[in-house]
This record gives sequence, structure tokens and C-alpha cells, in this order.
Amino acid sequence: MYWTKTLIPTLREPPAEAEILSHKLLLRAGLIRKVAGGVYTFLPLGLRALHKVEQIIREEMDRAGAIEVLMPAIQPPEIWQQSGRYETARDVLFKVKDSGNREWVLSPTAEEVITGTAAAEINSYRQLPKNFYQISVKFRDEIRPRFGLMRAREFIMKDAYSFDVSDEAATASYQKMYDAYARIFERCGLKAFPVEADTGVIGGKFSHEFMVPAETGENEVVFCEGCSYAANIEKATSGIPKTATREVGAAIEKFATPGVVTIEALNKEPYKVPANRQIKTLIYIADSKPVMVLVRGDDQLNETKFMAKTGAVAARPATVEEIVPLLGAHPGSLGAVAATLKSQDISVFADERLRGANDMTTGANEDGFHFRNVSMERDIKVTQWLDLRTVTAGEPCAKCGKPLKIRRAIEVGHVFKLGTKYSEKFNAEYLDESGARKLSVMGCYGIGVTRTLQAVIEQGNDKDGIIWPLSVAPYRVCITPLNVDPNSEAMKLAEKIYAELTARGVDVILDDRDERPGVKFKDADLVGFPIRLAIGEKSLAKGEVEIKPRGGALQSVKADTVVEAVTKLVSKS
RNA sequence: CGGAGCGUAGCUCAGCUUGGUAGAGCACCAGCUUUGGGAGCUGGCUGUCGCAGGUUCAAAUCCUGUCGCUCCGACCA
Repeated sequence: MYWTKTLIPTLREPPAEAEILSHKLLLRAGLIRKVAGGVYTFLPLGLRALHKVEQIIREEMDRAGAIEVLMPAIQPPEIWQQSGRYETARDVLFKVKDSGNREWVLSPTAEEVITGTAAAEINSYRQLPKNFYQISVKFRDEIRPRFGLMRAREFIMKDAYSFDVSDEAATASYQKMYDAYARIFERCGLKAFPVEADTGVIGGKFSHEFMVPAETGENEVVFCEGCSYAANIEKATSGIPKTATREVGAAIEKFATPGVVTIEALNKEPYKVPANRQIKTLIYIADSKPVMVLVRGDDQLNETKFMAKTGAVAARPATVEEIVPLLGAHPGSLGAVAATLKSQDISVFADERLRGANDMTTGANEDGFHFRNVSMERDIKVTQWLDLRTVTAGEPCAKCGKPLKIRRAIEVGHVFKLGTKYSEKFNAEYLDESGARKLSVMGCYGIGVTRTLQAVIEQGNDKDGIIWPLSVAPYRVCITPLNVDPNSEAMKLAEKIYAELTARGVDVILDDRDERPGVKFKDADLVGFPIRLAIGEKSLAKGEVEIKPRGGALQSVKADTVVEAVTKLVSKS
């Protein structure tokens, strides 16, 4: 490709709309342009890089035995009602109406469609296992799209769905995808690592997310350097000890705490109750019902864990207006001591760390008063003990005891073992060897393709611009003649090298713009081509061409060996 | 959805406090010079000042509403 024949609108200054580096570079290098919030056009260079990522995914999916299909972006709402996700995923579902006022759902994923297809077309164990994948546009009505392609309303996703005869077979399919994902991200030049993850609204048994470490990531990952443990903070646990048990103290005792409504205030004079001897009482509305959630004073509730472990579909903190009639006191004076509860119907979920704790302090459900000498076992009727707290850095790893660390990361892929959740809803059954009807066991697997592309940029850049890995670069080689007059030696040589490299199947772009060298060099660095060839009078006089790897050292080679040298450099991966 | 900020040329922004002829740099076009890391000079093109309403002799500027964008939070398959 000749530079002047395509469109590469580079920008000297980062547009005000971009905050994070990879987003700025996507815009400055002329890869994408915004059409609306969270909605982008891929310009020629951006599309080429996107296609490279897609091709890597295709090759690895095919290698893992998955088969490519293409499902519709507009889907009938009936199947979403059938799966139940019309309600549970309501907030992110885009819906449109046709001219006959019929509603359609814009697909955010495709479990419903593919399970319907499997139910109709797979009848025998002889047809299993099957793993269908597609690479297509997905829609999600994000409350807040941000960071360019990182969280968009419309984006490209690779989604795959496996069907197996048994749980064991499904685990094998899951493992295949897990391994394929590791290869995909490695081939994209990304340092991605798998972490244990929550399954969220999509449901299922267990899952892993593939994370790319980045300060701008929207996820926090807990990991251990002593062993292999790594988990999303929404899922992570630690080996932190339970609350120390003390001698069973005197009976529960109420004391006045005028104006004290925080853990911190109760920690101070004159009360001096350490946070780790306090019970934090939170009121949540879970699926429209109020519940009490207890964690230790120095712990934070993990809402994702709470929802996952109680099975709640929707949960939010209760408002003051809801709390006061319920408990007779304001937040800050709340407690779960059974004797003070107006209704014994309310469920009480307590964090495991509080199990067996005594000599604790908590609110008395009376403004201005707390209880001391509270025993979890004796004084509080706990409905269910659960792991509900958020892990913090430095806690001992549950597996090996080493201190845990936390870092931010970008989620680029997610693998789920689904079980039969969707098979049941859509009657995805097959006949086994004995002629018995059985449900297919499913898995589902997603890669944010456009997000992966941005993650590559987020990880590969310097002050001058993008540093693409060879595998994803829109062009692997940029030829920069410093004189573009068709009759000049530089341009003639440039065209010859261009033709020879192209004939060898190397992606190459020739910067034929009549610009000053500085402009061309700056743009080549900004866009980040892995190899740049400079052809100017200086080196021509010596019969040489300069080879400059992006971010590497410049070397001069004889003009007649340059094609060979470059071919060698770019075929490394 | 809560909080904050911002909408002026293709891009980055000034002008708004204190109302009075629409600005700069970059980009773009023409010419001359220049030519190994974002050149110089001369001339030129470019705007419903986000939109609607109001106040006023007069509104980019003040007021009200609205839409959009960005960030923080909540949310996140």
C-alpha cells in the first residue's frame, strides 16, 4: 500500500476526548474515529490491526476444534424471555422496534440462539462434542462507555459455545479453550494471565478471566507470588484468620454512644473499641427484600460475593427511608442482636470471619446506643455464614501463606463452564448410547476483540507512539524514501524493495508523501510499524539502506541485501 | 442514576469575570525558499460560538431549559 492511497489521519495533539494513553494513541495514529459515545469507526489502519487479531483467534479456535458460525445481531425477544435474561440482563440489553412495532434485541452474546440451534440440530451423542464460535458485532447498553474501545456500546467479540455429553467432557472442552486463549493472547504479544472469576449474570459453575496487567484496567486482581493463586477481587479469598475468640464475657450490655455513627468514631476516646471488635451491620435490598449483612468492622463487604453466594439477582444498599421503619434506628446505630429486631423474618448473612466471635460491639437499633459483650453465637440469629469480605493486599494466601498482592488489569477474555443452565431452558437434549434423553453440558467463552486490540496498545508504547508486535501490526514494514520524485534514486529503490517484499508476502507500506523527513519519521513512530526502512541520499551514496526496528537500534545494510534482511526480521513471529 | 467539569474553525485552545465588528497556533489551499526527526516567509480558505428560549438597543459572554462529551462513583455477561 502507498501511504497517499489510503487514509491515515495522524494527529499531532491528543484529542480532548481521550483520557488514557491507548485511547489517545488509537486516535492520534489514525486507527479509529468516534462517531458517538462508545461508538467508533475503524479507519483502514485500525481495521487491518483488528483483522490480524481476528485471524489469530480464528486459527487458534480452529486448531482447538471449534467451528465458525455467524449468528444474527438482531434477535427475537422471545428467546431472551425463555432464558430469563430478558429480565436479568435488562439493563444492558439494547432493544429496537421495527416498522411494525415489533421489538428486537440487539445481541450482547448468543447463548440463546446457539442453544436453540443445538437443540434443533444435535440429536445424538455421536454428534458431540461440538464447539461453535463466531466473531461479530455485539451490543451492550453500557451505563457509562469509556476509554475508547475498552468499554464500548458496540464492539467486536469472539464468542464460543461448547456442547458435551457429560460434565467431564465439558471440563475437557473448557480446558481446550483455556489453553487456546493462552496461546491467542501470547501470539498477540500480550502478557495475559488467567484468574479465577465470578460467573455473574451469565451463570454457570466456574470461570476464569484472562487479564492484562495495566494501571488503567477496570478490574482488580489478587495474586500470590509464592504459588499460582490469582483471582478477581470479586472472587478472591485469603487465609486471614478468624476473629480471636475471647472468654465468654458477661451478658450483653447496652451503653450510650451519643453522636457515634461510624466505626472510626467508636474506635476513639472514650469508647476505644478497635474496629476488629466491632460488627458492621449493612442493610441491603436483595431482589426486593431487605436483608442484614454482617462483616467485621475493619472489613469491606464484597457485593459480588454477596450476590453470588445468596443467589440474589439484584441487590443494592437500602436507603435511610427504608432502614428507619425496619429497624427503628438510623445507619450507624444498627445491629443484628436478635432481641432488638422488630421482625425475626429478616435474613441475616454473616461473614465467616465473625464465626465464633464474642466480646464484640454493635449497634443497638436505637440511635445513640451500642451493645458490648455481644456473642455472635449467643446473641445473633445468623441465617447463613458466608465468605463476604473483600480481600486486601498483604493478607496471607490461602494456599501457601505468602502475602497476597493486588494489581489492576484489563479483562480481555472470559471462559465459563456453564453446566446445563441453558440446555434446560431450550431443551438441548441428545440421545445417549442406551437411547436415553440427556441434556448437553455447555461451556461459553468470550474474547473482547476490540478491547484486546486496545490492550496491545496499552501495553506496547513509548513517548513516540505505538510499538506493535509483528503479529498485530497493521503493516510490518514502512518504507520511507526521503525523496519521492518518481525519477529519484531513492524513490526508484523504494519501489523496487516494495515490490520485492510484497511479492514475498510481507505487509508493507510505502510512505510516498512529499513531506519533510521529520514528519515522515514522526508518523512512522506514532503509528508504530515494527520495521522502518529509510532511503535517503546519505545512505544511498554508500549503496546502503537503513533498517530501523521500532524501539530498536538502527543498522545499515547494502541495498541488494535489504529484502533478505527484512524478510528475516519480520518472519520471526 | 448521583457528583464534577467541558461544548467557540478539521485538531488543540484563548475570548466569557466586567455584554459592543469571531480570535491564535496547528492542519488545509497557492507561491517562493527549504529538505535525515513534526521548516520559514507571503497570501488565502475555514465558524448556525452544541441546541432552544429568555433578558437587553445589543448575547460566544448574563439567565432558564435541553442535548452531547469527559472524568469520579454506582453498574459491568
